[in-house]
Amino acid sequence: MSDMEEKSSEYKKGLWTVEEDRILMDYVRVHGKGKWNRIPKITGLKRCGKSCRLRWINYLSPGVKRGDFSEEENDLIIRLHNLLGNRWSLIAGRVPGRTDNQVKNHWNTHLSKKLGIKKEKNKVSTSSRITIKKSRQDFSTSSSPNSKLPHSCDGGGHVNPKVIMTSDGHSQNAVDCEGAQGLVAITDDYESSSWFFHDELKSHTPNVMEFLDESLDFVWLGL
DNA sequence: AAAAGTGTCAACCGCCGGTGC
DNA sequence: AGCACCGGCGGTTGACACTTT
Repeated sequence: MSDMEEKSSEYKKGLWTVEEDRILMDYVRVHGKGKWNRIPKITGLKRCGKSCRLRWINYLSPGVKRGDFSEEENDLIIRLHNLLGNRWSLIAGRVPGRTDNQVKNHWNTHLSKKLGIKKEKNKVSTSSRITIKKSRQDFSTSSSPNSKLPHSCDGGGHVNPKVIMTSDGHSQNAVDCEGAQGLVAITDDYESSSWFFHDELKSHTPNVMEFLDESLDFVWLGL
């Protein structure tokens, strides 16, 4: 047997038992969350660290809400999905008590059917995930307080930083640098963008704007 | 009653980025 | 710079429950 095979066969797969849950909960109670790969060594649990982490996050964590989704939750998920695409962790972060896995499953099995949406490949692709991370990292590398602003607005422009823009080079035109108003595009595609003033959007979709206000400085849509 | 079909959702998989050495 | 390790993400799978025939 190869090392790889030996390694993979040392862990159990499939549904968790009550006893396994108890061991994992005891571990978290004593050691806290994190260092998931230590769990099999310390507790003797025949589960890999990844599996332990997932089990805790999706099921055992005390913050996880069980049961049916309410109409309010459905409404919020639908609107956030319209805005963000399949970014389940971001969406779940705005639905208290629900995990990304729950939201994803609920969307795929209930909401997409309810809305008559055919399952399709992720429109907001992995590359856009990277774009967000890169752009935020790029902005934060500077020590300047304005370092999070686009280049054209750097250096004294009064820009509302809560702005969504495409990342294709047109984005710098999307912000009124002199006024305090930000422009917000709800789209993957600059050419067919729907542009709104920040306040205009806020009056229509308060939950979405609450999400933007609290969670992100810039969201770069567009590919 | 039982086989076949369908729905649900917990769990797995592969990939990626961050971090430390 | 390159590597290993870890945590996190979204897509997918498969076991189980439920419904239909």
